[in-house]
Parts: sequence; C-alpha cells; structure tokens
Amino acid sequence: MNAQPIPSPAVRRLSLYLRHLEQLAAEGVKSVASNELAESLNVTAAQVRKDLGYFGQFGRPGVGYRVRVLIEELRRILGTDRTVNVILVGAGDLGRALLRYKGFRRKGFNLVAAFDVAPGKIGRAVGTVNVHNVSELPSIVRRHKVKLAVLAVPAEVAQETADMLAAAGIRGILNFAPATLHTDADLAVAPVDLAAHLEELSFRIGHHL
Amino acid sequence: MNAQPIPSPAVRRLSLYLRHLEQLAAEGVKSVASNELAESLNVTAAQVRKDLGYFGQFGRPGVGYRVRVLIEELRRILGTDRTVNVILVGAGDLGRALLRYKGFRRKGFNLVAAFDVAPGKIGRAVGTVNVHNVSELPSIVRRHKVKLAVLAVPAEVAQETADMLAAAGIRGILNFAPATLHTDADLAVAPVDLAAHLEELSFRIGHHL
DNA sequence: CCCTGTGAACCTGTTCACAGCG
DNA sequence: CGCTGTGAACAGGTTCACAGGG
Repeated sequence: MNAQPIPSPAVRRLSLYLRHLEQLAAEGVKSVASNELAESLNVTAAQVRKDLGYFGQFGRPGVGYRVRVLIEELRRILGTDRTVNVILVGAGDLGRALLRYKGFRRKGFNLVAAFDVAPGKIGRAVGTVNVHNVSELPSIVRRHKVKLAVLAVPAEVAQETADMLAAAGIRGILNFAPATLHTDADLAVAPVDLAAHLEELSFRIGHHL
Repeated sequence: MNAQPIPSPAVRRLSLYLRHLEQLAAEGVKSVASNELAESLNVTAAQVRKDLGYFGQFGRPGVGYRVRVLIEELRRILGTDRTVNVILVGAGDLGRALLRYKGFRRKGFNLVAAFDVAPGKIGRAVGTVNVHNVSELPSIVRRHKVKLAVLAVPAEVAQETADMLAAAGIRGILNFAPATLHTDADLAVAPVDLAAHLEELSFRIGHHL
C-alpha cells in the first residue's frame, strides 16, 4: 500500500531522534514537541515532522510526541526492537576496539562472534566474544541467523571478504575498510572511512569558514 | 574570485577519489579517465568531472587525469599536502584503538598526544603517543599548533569537552561521542555515530530491498 | 575520435505555510 | 490556542548532453 519513497537522509536521522529520545526518557521527560527535538539536534522542526511522517502519525496536535511511544515506534521501524545479532570480521586494532565498544549492545545489537585469519588471534577472547577462524563463519552465521557484519579487515582483502560474507547469507555490512565494495543490490553497505572524515575537517578549516 | 558554492557531498567524495588514485599510483597506473574512476567508486563519470571542476581543471580532453598530478592537487585542496597535527581526547576503548589505527598517519595526519581525566590512564603510552591530563591540553595544542581533535569521550561530557577544545583553539572535531554538539560556526564538527550506521543497515535489510 | 568541462534540465530532499485536530 | 501532518514552493545536487580541445 505504501510505496517507499523514503529519503535515505531521513532514515539516518531516525537514529538521531531515537538517541535523543532515549536521553529524554532517562531524564524523565514524558513528551516533546518537534521544535524542541529539532533544536537539540540542529535540524528544523518541519524536518522532524516530515521524517516521522514517512512512517506514520505518532504525535498529538497541541501536545507533541510521547517520548516512550516514539522510542518504541522508532525501534520497531529500525528493527532494533528485538536483539539483532552481528559478527565482526578482522580482529586487528580497530576490530578489537569495536568488539569492546559498548555502544552497539546498548542499541540492541549483539556481537556473537569475531573472525580472523591470523593464527595468533584465533582462539582468544576479546570483550564478550571469541575470535574464530573464518572457516567457521558460515556455520556460525547460519546458527545464529546473523544478517549484519562489521568489516574491519585490511583494504586489500575487503572485497573478497565481502563476497564471502554475501555467500554466507549476510545482508548488511558496516565497512571500516578503506575500500569501495562492489556488491549485489540485496547486500547493503554502510561505509565508514575514518580518515576521510578527518580530511573533510581539514578541508573545512583550511579554507573559508 | 571564486565564490564557494561547493556542495559538501562533493568535498566528501574528494577523499574517495584520492583514496582510489593512491591505489592506482601504487599499481603503477599513470592516467585515468573519469568513467574508470567512477566505475570503481560507484558514482557517475559526470559526477567525478563536476566535483573536480569545482576546484580547477585537472584533466586533459582525450586522455583523462594524470594520477600523480591529481593526487597532489587533491591533497593540496584537502590540506593534507603537509602533515596535519591532531590530538585525541578520551582514552577509553575506542580512543585507544583510534590511537593505534594506522590509517590516519597514512593519510598525512599526525597524532601528537592523547588526553583523559582518569588517573589510571594518564602517563601511559598508547601507540605512538602518551596520555596526558586534560589540564595540559591547552599548552600542547598551542605548542604544536593543533587545529583538529578526535573526540572519544562519553556522551555525558561531550559538550563540555567540545567547549574546552574550542576555547583551546581547536577548529575541527571528529566526534565519536553519541551526542549532538552545539558549537560556533567557526568550529567544524564531523559526527561519526557507529551505532547509527548499524541501525541504518538494520532498517535497510528489515524492509524492502 | 576520445574525453574533459560545463550550462541546462531534472530530480530529490528541505523548508514553508496552513488546514485541522485535540 | 498549540502543535501536528502535509501539499506546495523552493533549493541544492545530480545527471544529461554537447561544445571544444588534444
């Protein structure tokens, strides 16, 4: 019934709204208006309303949005109303740090296992999970019905690793490798290039502004 | 002479182009056409040409772009043709991993020091730098003329830390804290919300597509 | 003839502004 | 009367398409 002309920037802002709503809930705030939310997040009130409007009608005219209700709706929309299993591939420095990062769990993501090819890393525990040989990846992915993977391998092997993940049934990759992945349309990729963000800042401060 | 109506997505793609060009250079490739570059990076050829066109005329009709030349131009534009000093604040798990991450150095960024408030962390070395008390931050920033900071502190103290950085003369913040920073227009912020990217993937695979 | 550089057309996403509900 | 929900107007970016240079 509903087509899907949802701007992807709007989807990304949903996480932003959710994050702030969770904080408001922790502070005991019961309801919030679009302009308050907007102000805290450096967006416009119309944008908040429009973004939420793509998914339903969650607010009450004259009142605003019920914080608890909106949090639940957003989690449902994002698919994090249930625990989402995730694996991590590449237990180098960055990979091991991500394994210890508590932010994922707080948001409903459960790291079930890590993988690497280096014998020195395999068998060790990092954070709450063990590092396995990549050969075990397909069976573990199947067993835990994992759909998302965090990719933290060197750029040189990023593409082949992504292909392997696709073959194992992974549907989404959070890619920290500084490489562009070429994948089928049914495999979603979110690239995170840490150095690129610093370059952007370097540009912005180096010139005008 | 040139106004500055440069789309910020275009600036972000510059890093992408640079990354691929560096790889081509390593492979010994001398020149490249916009459509080849485009194909490797999942963008259109027109986009590549238009993006580069905002900054000058770097190509040769009938030939393409000289790889070495374009790399130098892009580094100059991004400001990474010289070493750029960076500090890191917050030596938690994520912070320490970023200190060890080699990708920054490879791109011309030099981490000169890390800072924290926890006595247990201060005085230790992580990667190539030492962890200092934040009280030493202003003097170190001044001494090394640091303009960029990586912020990896807990969300609760992100804003106050950002204010402190602004006061110390920092001009750009790479923000890993899951909090929206409110800063003056002359302080650039690049937010990196790791959990948000996973949520986006969760959304994309949970629905259509 | 190949490939760049670029105005013009197009399109996606943002902001405006107001009708309508509580 | 306050605040949402939303069509309509607007703006920013992307793609097209072609003129022009090597």
